[in-house]
Amino acid sequence: MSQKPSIPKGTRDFLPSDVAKRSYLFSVIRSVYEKHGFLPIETPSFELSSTLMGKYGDEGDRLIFRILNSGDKMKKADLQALDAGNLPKFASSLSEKALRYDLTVPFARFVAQHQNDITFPFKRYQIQPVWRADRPQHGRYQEFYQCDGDSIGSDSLLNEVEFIQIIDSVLTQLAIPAFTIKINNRKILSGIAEVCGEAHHLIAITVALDKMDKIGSAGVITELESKGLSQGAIDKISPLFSLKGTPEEQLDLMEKYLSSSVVGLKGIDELRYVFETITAIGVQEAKIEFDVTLARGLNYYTGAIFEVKVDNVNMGSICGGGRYDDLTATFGLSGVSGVGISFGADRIYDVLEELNLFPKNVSLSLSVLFVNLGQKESLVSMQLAKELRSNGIDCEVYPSAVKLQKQLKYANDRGCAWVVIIGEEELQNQQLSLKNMESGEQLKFAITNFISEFSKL
RNA sequence: GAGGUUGUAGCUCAGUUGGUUAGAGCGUCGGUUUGUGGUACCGAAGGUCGCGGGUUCGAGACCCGUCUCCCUCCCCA
Repeated sequence: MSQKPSIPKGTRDFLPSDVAKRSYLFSVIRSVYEKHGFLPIETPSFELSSTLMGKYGDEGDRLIFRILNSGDKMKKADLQALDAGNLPKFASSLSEKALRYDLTVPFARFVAQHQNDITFPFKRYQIQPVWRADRPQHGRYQEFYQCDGDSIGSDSLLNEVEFIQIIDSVLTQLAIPAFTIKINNRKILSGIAEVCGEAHHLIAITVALDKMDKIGSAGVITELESKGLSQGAIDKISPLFSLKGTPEEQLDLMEKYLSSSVVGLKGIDELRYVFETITAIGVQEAKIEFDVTLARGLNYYTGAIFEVKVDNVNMGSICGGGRYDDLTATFGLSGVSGVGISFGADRIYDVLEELNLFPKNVSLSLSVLFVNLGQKESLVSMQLAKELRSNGIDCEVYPSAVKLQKQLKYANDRGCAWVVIIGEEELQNQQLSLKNMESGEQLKFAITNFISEFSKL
């Protein structure tokens, strides 16, 4: 025996039944995007390292899969940097390409590069795999699909509202029983940092606040202390831990809290508009919350931020996103604001599986199998199969004339509804036997009118 | 990147204080008189016990290393 076959950690094979369920999931997401007028694009699996590096913060950079240079390009290795102990520089000299880490940054590159070929506001969706050198865990893979939708070139808050609608539609259609869309605004977080006189600690504050539901208020305070925030600043922040009431009430409270911060108040205004608008339009199943402790790590967000969680299921967020004001600037196109979301297809899949929400009919089955009992017989089968297919019925002819028993077992395993038997006897009478695999009943038809008779069944 | 945990047939797992040819169920394949599946009965194939080293007369069991699985943190979909 050879070595036991295996695949890299954090990756998976998909069996036919898995693929059927995955395509169902993708088709729901795709159809919702298309209903909202989004256009599909695709970008390469790998990008130039320079496109990706530095866009996701230090943590993100660490998780980017880098592609080793091949052939002569290996000679570009910076051995001096190696000798000097400068491993990052040495690594960069060895690798000029990297697997994409998400779909947003490649999209920003795409927009800047094709700015003359697209009409703004440009709304695109993109369903492709991304790769992260993360440690695999529950709901966490090294290769997984994101289903992004972004609207770029419009700073209207109606875009934010539309994304809430899209999330609501997708998850409602997938029959997820209870889910919550959490919303916050980066400007509010900036305002908080300003109000407590710790504007330079913005990142530390947001990261700490983000852990609220995990480590509790005491944990957040400890974290803030360890980041060197003054006691006065911490006292100023702690009232935020216990914000209560409807989103509107919370926003009112926050408005007072942020009264001295221009940015903060702008954030409040934006969110208030989004909440009012979506309330006026109405949603299907989504619960929408304002959550000041929602931060999100990605450095490029500047306005609204979203995160979606399924209630009562142990799974990280299944969708996230937000507004980024100038992401395309690093690619030479400035003054263009965008907002987008990303569904984590694999996490949603796991949730649907856990809650048993996949529709029964997504499994792949075969309508008709023609049993093969010899050369002359199978020729007739092939002709009939061709006709059936042109009538929109899926069918196949068993490739070899093995024992009937085995062929029926095959039909059974394939979930076949009907089996057509044409043997010597049938051929002589110009007939065929049609077996119903569920009831076991068998009918006889003349070969010549089988097609028309079958479509009546 | 830090910590914990797991690793025996394709899958799910047994394997007693280290002791002969490592077991079961499911699945797979074959058969139960040659053209009738899903049930039943009979039978077979399939494992250098994750990999490498060590302790021992003897290791699937003990020790070290390594990889992997799953989990927590970090971060995130």
